[in-house]
Amino acid sequence: MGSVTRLDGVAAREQALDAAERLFYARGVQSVGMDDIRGASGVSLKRLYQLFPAKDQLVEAYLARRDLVWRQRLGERVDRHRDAEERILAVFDHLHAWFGEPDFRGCAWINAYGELGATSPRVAAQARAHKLAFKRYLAGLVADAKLPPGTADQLQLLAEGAMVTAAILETAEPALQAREAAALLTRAAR
Amino acid sequence: MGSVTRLDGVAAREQALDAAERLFYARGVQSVGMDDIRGASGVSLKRLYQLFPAKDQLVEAYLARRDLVWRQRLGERVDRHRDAEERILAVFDHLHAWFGEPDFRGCAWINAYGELGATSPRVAAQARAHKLAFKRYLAGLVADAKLPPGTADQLQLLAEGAMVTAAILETAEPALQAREAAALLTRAAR
DNA sequence: TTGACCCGAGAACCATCGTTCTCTACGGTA
DNA sequence: TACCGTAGAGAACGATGGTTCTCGGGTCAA
Repeated sequence: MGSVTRLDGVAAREQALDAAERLFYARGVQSVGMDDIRGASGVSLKRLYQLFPAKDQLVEAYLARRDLVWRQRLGERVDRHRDAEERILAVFDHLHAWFGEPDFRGCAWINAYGELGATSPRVAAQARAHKLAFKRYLAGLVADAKLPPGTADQLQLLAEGAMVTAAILETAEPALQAREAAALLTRAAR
Repeated sequence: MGSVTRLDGVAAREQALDAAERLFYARGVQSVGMDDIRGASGVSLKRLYQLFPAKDQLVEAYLARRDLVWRQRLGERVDRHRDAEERILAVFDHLHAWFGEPDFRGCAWINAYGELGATSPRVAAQARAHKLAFKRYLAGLVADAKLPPGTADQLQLLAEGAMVTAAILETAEPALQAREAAALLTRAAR
């Protein structure tokens, strides 16, 4: 029946996105071919192109799904704390844990923007949307802590800077430096 | 009796690098072909491959030369000031001016790293070298201002964060936010 | 002048890759 | 059983791009 096919379609879509995320994040978008995705996911090329009419759209879907997961994980880490100030610092603890993961290769959206931002409006839009969502989330934490709104922007700069520096220098330390700076900034703004 | 079209090796190299810088920075490395470089520079393919045996090495040379120019420009801006504190803030004024340039497309090394860091050791090494040189420069400014050494790392995070945020959100504002944060941090660390 | 040499223009070569097509097999259905 | 729609494997196609080669013309030393 239609329901069976549809379930298969959903499962195939998830498998395809799993493989896309693993490969795109590890090697970059342009050095991964659709055939690599097929090999890693077990989803046939025909099915892949039914689900995502062009590679562009697979990339878009990869970034969109990763955005949801990334922000959810961040939220879970922050929600372990009740104190508004601690919740802000937990963002940087989360970064530190992330940077230490063995397959950490920087921020997927910064990387994708560097690779395709100039040529793919879809990718540029995903990067913008993700960073704006992150900014909104920080703004909420900052408002809860009754700090001036501009502090959220400053915290975001620290976080973004930590991501790129950790990736390029291959060390998790920037998360700790950013956390220290965030503590000073929130204290200074109070 | 040099005809206009014939160039010595040094001039050809400069022209090739000029074109490479313009195109690679604007469109990304992988979407620019060697033939594009030839068309934009007027340097024949044969000559290009004599000067740079592979595209990889042209990319490396592009990043290496840009590193020198970028840091020299930054230094010139900073050297307009004598007060140690002002010299630190001038870094962020420089970023603001840079972000406002019409062809600004983010940090060339962050972009190149996102695009090729996973597959090209040469590019990864260039990005690392550039960021370490920037870090050393900031450390010098911080030492001159008699601030604790860790402040330099924090300032770098602000600067890197401003670069990626300005690129993705297409606004120069992050430079001002970073400057404000830098002022607070240096004051707090004193 | 001549002939060895070098250069640029562009074709050629070869691999890769996004995308589509063909062909065969199979599962459900009357 | 006979039919039909669909799926998957993989070939095919067309474009692109890195790299090399050919060719014709100009340059320079002797």
